[in-house]
Amino acid sequence: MASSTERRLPVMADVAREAGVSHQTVSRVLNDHPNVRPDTRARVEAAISRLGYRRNLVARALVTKRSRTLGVVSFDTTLYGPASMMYGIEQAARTAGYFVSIVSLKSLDAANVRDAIDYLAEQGVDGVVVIAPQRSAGRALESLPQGLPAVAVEGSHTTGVPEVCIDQVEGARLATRHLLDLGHETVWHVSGPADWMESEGRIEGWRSVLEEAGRPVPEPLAGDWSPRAGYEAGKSLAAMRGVTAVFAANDQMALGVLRALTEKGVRVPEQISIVGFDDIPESEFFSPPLTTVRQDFDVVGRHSIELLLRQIDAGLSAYERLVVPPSLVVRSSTARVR
Amino acid sequence: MASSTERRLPVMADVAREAGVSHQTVSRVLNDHPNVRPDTRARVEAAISRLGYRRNLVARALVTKRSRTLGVVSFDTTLYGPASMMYGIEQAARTAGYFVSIVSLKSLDAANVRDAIDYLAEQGVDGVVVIAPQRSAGRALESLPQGLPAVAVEGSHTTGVPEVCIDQVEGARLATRHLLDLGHETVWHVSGPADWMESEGRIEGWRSVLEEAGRPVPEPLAGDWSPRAGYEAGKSLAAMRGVTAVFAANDQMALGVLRALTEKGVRVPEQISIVGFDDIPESEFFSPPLTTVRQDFDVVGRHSIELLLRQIDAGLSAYERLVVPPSLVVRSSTARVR
DNA sequence: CTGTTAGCGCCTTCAT
DNA sequence: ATGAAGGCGCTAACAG
Repeated sequence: MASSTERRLPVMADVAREAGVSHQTVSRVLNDHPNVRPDTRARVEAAISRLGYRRNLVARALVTKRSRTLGVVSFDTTLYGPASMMYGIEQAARTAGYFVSIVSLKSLDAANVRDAIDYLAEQGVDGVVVIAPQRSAGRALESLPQGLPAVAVEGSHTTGVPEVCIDQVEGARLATRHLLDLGHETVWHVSGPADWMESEGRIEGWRSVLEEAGRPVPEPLAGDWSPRAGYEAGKSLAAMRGVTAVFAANDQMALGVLRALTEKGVRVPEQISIVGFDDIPESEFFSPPLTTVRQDFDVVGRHSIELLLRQIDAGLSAYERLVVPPSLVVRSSTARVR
Repeated sequence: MASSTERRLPVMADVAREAGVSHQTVSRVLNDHPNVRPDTRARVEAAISRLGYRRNLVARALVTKRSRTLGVVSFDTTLYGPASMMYGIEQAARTAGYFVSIVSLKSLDAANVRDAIDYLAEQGVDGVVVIAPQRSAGRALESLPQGLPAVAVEGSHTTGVPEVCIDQVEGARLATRHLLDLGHETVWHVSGPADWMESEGRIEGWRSVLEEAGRPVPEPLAGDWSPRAGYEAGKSLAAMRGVTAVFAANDQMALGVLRALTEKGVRVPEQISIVGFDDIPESEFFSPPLTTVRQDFDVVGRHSIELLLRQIDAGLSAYERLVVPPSLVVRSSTARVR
């Protein structure tokens, strides 16, 4: 019900009239242009606050061809990892004066990711960060809209797109070596879902340490990151003989394993040691507190924005790859083998 | 290094030339206008894909005064609750054809929230969802930029802004009544931080059930949502006499309590029963699996978008309040009092 | 230091 | 069914 009394929002010209200057001068004040006399600036500022004027960034973007908005495409941001990255990215972007538009996908197949990126490109984002932990997502990065700066997080380092990732292999090596150092003959692994970069990296790291030490490499138990998958794996593990050490590909699955073992009366760490991955806030308070691999998602977020802004500002995208090292957090779920 | 060979992105006029029509016709095709002959449409579509044309939503927004972008202001989206709401909101918005720009605040004081909203308003969002679980955030809603549609989630229902929230009081009543029904004389409470709507609602619900049943009301132990706070509270609880039932204001604190009790050799639920709040994915696999109150964040997200779009489309903002009922999930951390 | 002029790429209105 | 003209609110380039 648009009534004729409805007042439209003030625009620059209104401020100009109110302050008795040209709209250009208002623009200069707003953009901190040096060449404005202090008293003119004061008059304009007074007019702005008197009118409650707010500038229209859409119009500005149209002419500058810069929206100062970045796009982020991510998988299910309900999970701790993606949520933490998102947070780090948003903080870093805002600090740099950028907005963040997000798209959270339920599935990272190439078509979905491509659509999301196209969608963001139409909206005029200045660049995109794609959290692409699955191979399928990586494929979407091979055909970016022309001229769109992009950064991949946890990408497959095969796309030519600059990327930042956590050293999954090293993380898994830390975990596995820790267990071997405690005297365990070998280490069982509950893996993440196939097709995920993290899953593959963690399997690789785990396997490499065992092989280097000349230890038997058990078949990994396939999980899907969920506590339930860990629980099912834990039940299998409890039924097997000779298991003394388990490396779960994330903390939630480690929790499931822990639960299953507890149910079966297997004591942790006395009978079986467990290491997780992620260091979610809860893991310190599991029973027993979980030894795990800490990933600094914040740093990843900050780095990805850095790489992206460098492309945007320089207008070029030399391939660059930033690897963030993980660290082992030893708590009480691991112990010397008896 | 802008070279002269750099090709600019194709615009509508380029497509028009390529297809041998006016740019207006291209616009009609893009907007599914009915009055376009099928073969003209086909020619235009061919030209679009040949040129790899992508429309410029910024220019469109300038003239339509609609950006088809919604803003969301939230507190630390690393937490399960906010992250889940965000996810629900983004899904619902995208389904409705809207983008989502986010701002995650480290602190919800009124000035921060106001800045965030102003920031989004300048960017031209069509409306904002403010996840405002603290009183301080609510205050920022009292002075919205004129004409900006808004919805509060978990607001303080004192602002006149339409809102959707979960019935915290009822959730706490469910938890407390469950414990009394199991024969417990009274229930201790580990609360959330002061100034949070959720904290207050949960305290109120817990207290009201105890009072209605004529039971003693112990002083709540003040927490801050973190597992560590629960852990500290748990240590206190373990040292007290006569404690048989505890209601923690969220699952993470319940985990901390559980951990402290386990350390002190207090058995759950045999000696002390515990109920949490949130039903995070992990809680089913705590030891013991946690009885808790489930909140459907997805539904909250969807409802908030519904309310917002209704305002945007209708151009009016009648105060409306949607309350989502929580439900009790009984698992193994609660038992009959001995 | 300040004002004027000319678009940015698109949609709306009116004409054909 | 299609085209032409005009303008959304702003900034860039040039005058003065």
